[in-house]
Amino acid sequence: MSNFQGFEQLITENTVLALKELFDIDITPSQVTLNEPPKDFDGECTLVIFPFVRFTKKSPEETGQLIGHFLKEKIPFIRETTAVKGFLNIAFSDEYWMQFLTQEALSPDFGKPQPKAEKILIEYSSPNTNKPLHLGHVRNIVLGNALEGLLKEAGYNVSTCCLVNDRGIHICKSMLAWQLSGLNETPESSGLKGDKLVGKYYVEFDKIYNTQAKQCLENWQKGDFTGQNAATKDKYLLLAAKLNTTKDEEESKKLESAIKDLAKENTPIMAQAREMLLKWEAGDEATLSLWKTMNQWVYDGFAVTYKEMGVHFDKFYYESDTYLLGKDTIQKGLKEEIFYKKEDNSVWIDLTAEGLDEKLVLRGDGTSVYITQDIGTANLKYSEFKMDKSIYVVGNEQDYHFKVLKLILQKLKEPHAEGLLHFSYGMVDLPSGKMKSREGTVVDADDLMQEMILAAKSQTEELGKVEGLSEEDAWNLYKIVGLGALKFFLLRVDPRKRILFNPEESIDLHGYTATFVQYAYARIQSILKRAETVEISGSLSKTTLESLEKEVLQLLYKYSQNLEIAATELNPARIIDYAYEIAKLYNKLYAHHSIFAADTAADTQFRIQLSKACGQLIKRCFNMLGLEAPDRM
RNA sequence: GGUCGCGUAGCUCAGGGGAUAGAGCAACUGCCUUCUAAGCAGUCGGUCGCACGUUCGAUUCGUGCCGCGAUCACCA
Repeated sequence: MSNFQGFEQLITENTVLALKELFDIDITPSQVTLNEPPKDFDGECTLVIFPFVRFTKKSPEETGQLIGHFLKEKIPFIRETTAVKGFLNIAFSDEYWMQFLTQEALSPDFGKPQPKAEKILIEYSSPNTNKPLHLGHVRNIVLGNALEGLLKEAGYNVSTCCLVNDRGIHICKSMLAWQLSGLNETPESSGLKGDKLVGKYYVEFDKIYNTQAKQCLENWQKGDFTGQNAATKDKYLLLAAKLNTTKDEEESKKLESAIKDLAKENTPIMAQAREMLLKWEAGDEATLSLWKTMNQWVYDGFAVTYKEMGVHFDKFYYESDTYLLGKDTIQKGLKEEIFYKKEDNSVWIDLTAEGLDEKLVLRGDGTSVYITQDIGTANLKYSEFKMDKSIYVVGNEQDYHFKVLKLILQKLKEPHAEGLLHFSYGMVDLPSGKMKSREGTVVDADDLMQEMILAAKSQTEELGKVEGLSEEDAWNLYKIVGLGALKFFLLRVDPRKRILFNPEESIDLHGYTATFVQYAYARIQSILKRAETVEISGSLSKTTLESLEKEVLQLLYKYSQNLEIAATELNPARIIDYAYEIAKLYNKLYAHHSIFAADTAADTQFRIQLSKACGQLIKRCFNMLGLEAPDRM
């Protein structure tokens, strides 16, 4: 085992000691502030002296000098300390960094934290089965998968699940349109991927729906309300009257869309879809059978996409199994007077004290709403996984919902309530604005991945990098590069922030991209390969480091710290950025210092080992986030 | 209107009570007879939305304002 000690710890401990011995002042380690030194100082760390000055009753400079002197005495590895204003810059010796390389960075266990007892369940992807996955899901999946890897790397016990919304009016729409078409299309007969086929009929439904709604509206405008009930008629007349009198532009827009929605709700095809949902709920055999068949098409399609993305779920939950859950919990909550009943028998919770609203938790007819099943599913998950933390990877449009869910579970005193965590990520926008399925601006997940792979292919070919690669290896490389670019693009920003997806920029393989990092990795592998064939004399005997070499070691040193931060912040972008930093610095080193034509054998040997350490870390960072690093490119 | 989030270089984004605020893209310059130029080196580019407050020190924290977005469904 290595007895290497981190410099922060060395400085912190000894600073506490210094204040005690020099000034007889008691401080805690947490009162010691360490900063990055300024760029023009060749050292690792800056101790901020200002906070101590009021105790020491000496000038910042003098205090710094005294502490600096003390530290240098106590820590043999310190080469130099310089007090500037209220800052004490500290530089460690090359020997210290050589020790770091040999004892730490090169070890396969470097930066591997102790396994943690905490068990974490991550739910992500969570698709509907009425249409294919799109860019929004891709961000969700890439994030969920990266989070999984990140937390595992940080030592947690992580499981994953996917909650599939496989029932409801959406699915009935696809089913109905399929039925109405009378074509009996299957994935086999149409040659379409299952989810694409079902999605096609969802769009088909929407078309009919819109045509009928238009017709309906025209009839209403003519005063023809045949087939409509009185309530609808009254509602329409009221809205139309309001529209006629309002002068506010925004108001009239709202009214117009309300009228449109009303018409849509009252189309014959919508009535049919609702009827189908009722049949499904009643367990009608023909309906169930069609539902099963079409859902299976979708699952087969999703499986292909998940596989391409390299993700796996430990458990699938289906809403058809869970949508009735939670009702008993509502009853329990009623008894405990956490919920209350209104005259129409509907059940509510009052969250106004918490700054929220009154929320419905069960309809008057006893049927569930969204939150009812979520309560039930949360309980189910806990009974199966007994997790300490339950992470939901769900878009920030549902912030409110998850606030409510957590609050309710807390009020119900569910043991898993405190551990519920909504990993709220930002929406994906296109340069053209929001993705809207109706306007055909949805970016399909499979198409997107294919495009990225093809972009990688043409780039690679253009650069003449395929020479000597088998067809299979070449395609494998395109995939690594193309999907890497996509994932990197989605992971490089703070997950909480909304993201602007510019297709051209995401396909770019220069600069702050996965390709850049992968290229550095491939270079390293090429170096290591050559190193095997070259006779290298001498051991790791280098004693004086070039400043770039030291910088690289200092950067590698930060791995554990970055991993820790990334894991607590649940921020894969931290790791992305770190991997990029390593690649960038390595490329610089590579350009400035020759490895095999170095001045001395010790230099060569050292740089090979340094390269190796960089490669190991790059690969580890990438792999934990679901990206790959190719051996050559 | 209430709640929440965001506002940093022309664009996309990092950062964060501490010294001269960083990357990438775009634009412009150099560098392949030497380990992969998918690279390296450089130039240009900033009132950190505005105002006030907290303090040794604010771009960072607080309050207010302005702008953008999300949400406030007996949808999921």
